[in-house]
Amino acid sequence: MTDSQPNDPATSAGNDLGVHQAARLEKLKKIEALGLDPWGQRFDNRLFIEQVRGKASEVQFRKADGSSIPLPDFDGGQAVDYKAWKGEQGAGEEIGPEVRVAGRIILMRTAGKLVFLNIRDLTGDIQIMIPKGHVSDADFELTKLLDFGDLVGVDGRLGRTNTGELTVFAAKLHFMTKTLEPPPEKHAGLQDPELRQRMRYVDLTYNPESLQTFLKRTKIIQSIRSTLAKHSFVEVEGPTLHTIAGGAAARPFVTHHNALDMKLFLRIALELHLKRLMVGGIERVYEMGRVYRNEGISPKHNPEFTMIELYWAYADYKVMMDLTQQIIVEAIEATGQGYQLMWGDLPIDFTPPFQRKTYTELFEQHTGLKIDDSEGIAKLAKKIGLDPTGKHPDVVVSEVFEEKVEDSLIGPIFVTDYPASLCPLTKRSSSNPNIAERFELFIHGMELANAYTELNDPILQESLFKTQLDGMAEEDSMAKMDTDFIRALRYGMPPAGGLGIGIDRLVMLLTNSRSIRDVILFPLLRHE
RNA sequence: GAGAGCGUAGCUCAGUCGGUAGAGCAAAGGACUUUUAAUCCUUGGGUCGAGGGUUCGAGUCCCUCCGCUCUCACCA
Repeated sequence: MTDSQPNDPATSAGNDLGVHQAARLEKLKKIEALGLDPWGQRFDNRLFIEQVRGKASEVQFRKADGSSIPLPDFDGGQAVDYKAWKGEQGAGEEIGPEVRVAGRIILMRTAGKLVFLNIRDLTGDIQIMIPKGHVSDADFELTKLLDFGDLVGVDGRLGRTNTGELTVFAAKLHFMTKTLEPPPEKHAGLQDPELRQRMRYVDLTYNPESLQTFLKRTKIIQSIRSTLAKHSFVEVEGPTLHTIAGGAAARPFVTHHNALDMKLFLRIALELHLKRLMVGGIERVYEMGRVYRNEGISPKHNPEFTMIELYWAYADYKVMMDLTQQIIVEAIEATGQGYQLMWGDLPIDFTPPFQRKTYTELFEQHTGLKIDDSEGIAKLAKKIGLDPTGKHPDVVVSEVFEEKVEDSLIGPIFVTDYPASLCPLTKRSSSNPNIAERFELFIHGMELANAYTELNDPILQESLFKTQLDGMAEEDSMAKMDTDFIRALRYGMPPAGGLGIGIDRLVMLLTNSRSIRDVILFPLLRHE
């Protein structure tokens, strides 16, 4: 491997990948032989390709009399005959700014003693033309050692080729990084969903829509933070290792601290620590972060996912509703999209205000039954394949609601005012004790946000905790009574509205991604 | 966890009724000074996911296992 064999690497390699790798290693050695560093160096003052494209108007035609005229609009997408246009202008030459760019070679063509590269950076693609004679002989030698995927830097003049394509006419090449693996197919990119997730680095480079999705995700998250900053929210970081996995009904991941010989759980929710901070006087508090639930995997579920929870002192669930709408609307604006989005083939209209309907209203509208008609509801439950026997009538209502109503909610729609018995940990409406001050936001059957007027009565909270734990089977009851949380409430948590939003699902909706795995950079996969 | 589907060259994909493994891109060699997925000529590249079985003969049929995708369940 170290001494260079006289025979062709193609014949000495055992398989095709070996051939690709051997060819690239061979070129790497030749680059070193030219006295160049195949792994590149610091490269100051380069422009992003987007910035270079912004200089397109500086490319002009200077006539013989010294006056400069702008070029016709070449960027309509169609190739044009720039050569003919130049011919009509008479004597003169094209002028353009000197630029420095760097990026990955995604396309490469040679036409005799001309080499065309298309390079890509974070912001876009641009064509590079390298004519023999315009660069040093060593640089032109180097073009023969370039492979798809290599990183190069270029100094050159911005101009246009005969077809009007904006192009950097290279004066100097700077080799940046050799790639030792071949890129995916150059038209189709990387298609295999498993490979796209496992090798996200390849996916991001060669599937621009994948990169755009993740860049949008970042913009959405930045937008949420900025919306909350407008309302004077304080962002905090709670612990991810919990001694008691509380705040939601989900199975936690279990881990262990060696030095303390202590069983620990990865957090399943952010709620209980944020509420402690409310007691501590951080009146508007939120955390956006990862939670871990030891549950199944589906297009809507990943074992670790990102959620935001926030608590607003002296507010209630109605304030949360306004805030939820503002967060989503501003996030859409931040992605540069209009309010009319597509979700697969289905449209979603995010034009505010979002619909608001009560749970009871929706239930009666979709089932044609009164919500207190237990017998009728039990009959309907049986008809749609549910088993209502022995269940509390409110539980049957909830199951029927999930079956008959939720999936048909196109939304965005706020479902408000849940039956109190379904949400024991929520504050009751002061005007009607059978109603819990809660809403959920649904979009195309997907639950996107969940909010409450929070219960801050420690005595009631404790007794409800106990009731809830009593009702749980042993293996489901991973959680224990969080006595410290109750103690915190006893020190006084202000009345407050609380809100949780599934960030991954929001990103799915705003990027038209049908799977959560398309909006999580590195979703959980089995061992390769 | 249950059911269905898929796995063929580095990548994207064909592969008929069970009869010697195919294409495009990529790679190697060559031609070309304005190409746009450049084009043209030549060449090499396969443990058909793994293992077992049926058969004269298996990419193809059967079984087991591994991985992925979809649907359902748990869940957000």
